[in-house]
Parts: sequence; structure tokens; C-alpha cells
Amino acid sequence: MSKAAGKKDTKQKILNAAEVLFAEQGFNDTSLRLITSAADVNLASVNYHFGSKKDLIKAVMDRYLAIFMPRADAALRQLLTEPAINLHQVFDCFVAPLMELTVIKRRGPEIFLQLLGRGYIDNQGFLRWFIVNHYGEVLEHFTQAIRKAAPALSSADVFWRLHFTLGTVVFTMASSEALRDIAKTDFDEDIDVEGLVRKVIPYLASGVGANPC
Amino acid sequence: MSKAAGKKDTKQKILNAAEVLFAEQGFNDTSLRLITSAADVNLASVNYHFGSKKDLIKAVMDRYLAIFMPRADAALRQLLTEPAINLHQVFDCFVAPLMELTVIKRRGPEIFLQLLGRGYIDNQGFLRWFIVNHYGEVLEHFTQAIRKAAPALSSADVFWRLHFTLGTVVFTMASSEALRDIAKTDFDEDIDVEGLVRKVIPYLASGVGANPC
DNA sequence: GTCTATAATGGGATAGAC
DNA sequence: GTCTATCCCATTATAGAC
Repeated sequence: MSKAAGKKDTKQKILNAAEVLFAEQGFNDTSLRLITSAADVNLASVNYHFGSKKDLIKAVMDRYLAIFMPRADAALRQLLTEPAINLHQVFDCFVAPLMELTVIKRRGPEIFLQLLGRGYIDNQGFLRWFIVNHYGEVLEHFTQAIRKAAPALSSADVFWRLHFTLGTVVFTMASSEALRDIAKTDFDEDIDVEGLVRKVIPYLASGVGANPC
Repeated sequence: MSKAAGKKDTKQKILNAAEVLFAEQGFNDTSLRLITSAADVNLASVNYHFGSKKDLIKAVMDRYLAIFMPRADAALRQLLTEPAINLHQVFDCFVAPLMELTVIKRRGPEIFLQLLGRGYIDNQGFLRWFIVNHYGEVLEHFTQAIRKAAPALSSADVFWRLHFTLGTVVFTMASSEALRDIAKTDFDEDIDVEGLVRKVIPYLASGVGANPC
């Protein structure tokens, strides 16, 4: 907007290149050199625009979180006003907010989920800290909804099963491209990201609702 | 055995230090310098004994796989001779083989699962290739057992849900220490790895057996 | 804001003495 | 088998010209 030149903003070019590479290879295995050459910008521009690699990672994540989290939160709050809810509805709250991430780019939904997984696994926790501190209330509403939909579960069971679902989703999405390729060649099943999300929800809902033993 | 000196074999010291660090931080984020100083051996000894870091990674993984895989395979084969089986039984096949990994060290079971997750997520696939090529038949029997226990699922559904379970387990175990700490402080729940495995199995069995939609 | 050049660090691997 | 010393490469980050 405020830019005069016709070429895309350097900052955006960096973000767009970085998120794809981070999602594919993880944060630590993606060098600034790789990012800047993919983005076709100068190496030094990352530090100029973002300050450090760590801050670039936060910027990449927050571009998605800032869209996804408020909408997921709104859907969860809305659901919580219902008198009775089930687990399938709880997970459905995340579908539309996830799919809206195409406003950032076409593959936004899968990139976001991959980044989320990387953030959990790669790092020493600074990203986890960042997410919990900025979007902790969404997690809180998610937990409330689960408890309302599955009142038989203890607090500890809810805690564990939320992490089980996180693992399922994040791991699946981290290799979703490869898996969808296999599904296409082996089973002649052409599935997009939304299809995959809708495929995983019955698994999650059933798993979370299982009888503890 | 063939060693004269009273001190532990350098090769074993390296393996024991490396697997813990690999499990905690991933393969690429663990330097040989860190490993050798933790193992209290010389930096050059890794290359002397293993040839390269990549070969050290394979050696670390295979020490566990060589014990785990044949036993899991035997349990699955045995189960497949039964006339009727359920999903819970299928997953139970892995519990005893996993717990026997304490023969390597006390925390063997969780280290193994963490390493497995790292192998799937960290790397460009050389480890995945190694596992599939060396232990592919175990995966085959696993698939057969799932199909027998849940005949309503299509081939594609089985494929997807196996990856869902892999994600659940691997992701949970990759952060199992942190999660168990939280469970202890927040819910006063003191749980060991076997307890966690037994906690995840109902989730997996229920998820895999859910009605596709 | 963009670039080149370079500093400072840490990585894997190896040569060669012992 | 073990150790020191070192090579060579890649990394993040920055200084300073334009």
C-alpha cells in the first residue's frame, strides 16, 4: 500500500518463502541462506526486517495464528452456548477457521498445521511459550468444550486426550503431501486438505470419547 | 567380553549417550561434540567406531528395532491365527515388545518411541527407508491385523488410520517427559511410560474403529 | 532499503602421533 | 584404539558502502 515500487514487498517475500521451507524441513534445518535465495532477496534483509531468525519464526507463525485463533475461539464460544454438544461438533469448530487460512495463500491450511507441529517438536519451547501466552484462552475454551461434550472424562483424561489429538493432527499434516500422494497412487483416492481434515475428525471424536480403562 | 580393560566399551558409551540426546533434541540438533562430551570419550572416536554421524544414527535406531520388531511381529502373527480379534488386541501386541526394551536401559521404551518420532519428522527419509526396507513385513502384518479386526474399513481408511495412530503415539512420546511432568503437577497423576501406553490404547482402538463419514 | 564483505561461531570429518 | 590438532564447510549476524 505505502510502497511505491511495483515489486512485492521484501518482507512479504521473505515470509512467503520462509513458511514453506519451515513447514517442510523444520525451523533449525532451514537456513536463512535457503530462505533468502528462495525468496530472491538479499541475505541481510532478514535481519534488517525481522531482527533475527527467531523473530522471523515468530512472525511466520503469528501471521497464521492471528487469523486462526480468534475465529476458532468465536466458534468454540458459540458452541458453548448450546445446551448439549458432542465431540464431533467441537472439532468441527476448527474446520472453517482452518480453511480460511487460504486468504494467506492457497496451501495456507496445511502449512499452518505443519508449522504448528514443527513448533511443538523442533524447538526449546520459546514458540510454545509464545502460543500459550498469546492464545491461552482459546485452549481454555477448547478444553471447556471437550469437558462439556464428554463429561465422563476426568481432568487428567481430557488433558491427555487433547495432546493425543494434537499429535494425530500435527503429525498427519506434517507428512500430508507424501501421504496424499500415496493415497492417490495406491488407492486412487484424490483428497485435498479439507477432505483429510474431515477424515481425521471421526477418528479424533471417537478416540477422545473412548471409555478410559 | 573380548575386552581386557575394566572400563566400559567406548562404542557402548557412545550409543548410550547418543540415544538420549537424539531422543531429546532430534538428530540434527545434537552435535557429535555434545555426544562425545556426554559420553566422556574422544570426539574422533565416533568416526572411528561408526564411520559417520549418519551411521551412528542408524546404529542407535537398530539397537532398538532389532529387539522390538521381531517380537512385535511374533505377537501379531500369533494374534492373526485367532478366529476373531478386536482392535484393542492388535495394539496390545506392541506393549510387551515395547516394555522389553528395558533390557537396553531403564528408559528404553520411551527413548525408542521418541527416536521413532524423530526419525519420521527430522530427516529427509533415509531412516524411514531403512525401517521400511528392513522391517516392512511387520508393518504388513500390522495392517493385516487391523483389517481383520475392523473389516468394515476400506483399504484407504486403514492406510489413513494407521498413520493417524502413528502420529498419536509418536507425538505423544516425543514430549512424554514434559507431558508427564504437567500431569504430575496439575493433576497429581504419577504415570510411567507403560501407564501412558495403556492410556493411549483405548484412544487408538476407538479412533481406528470409528465409523468413517 | 539494499547490497557486499566479513566477522564469529560451531559443525562433521580426518591426518597423524602415540 | 585413543588423542590432539586441524581442515573445510555452513551457519547467524553485522558493519559499512551505496
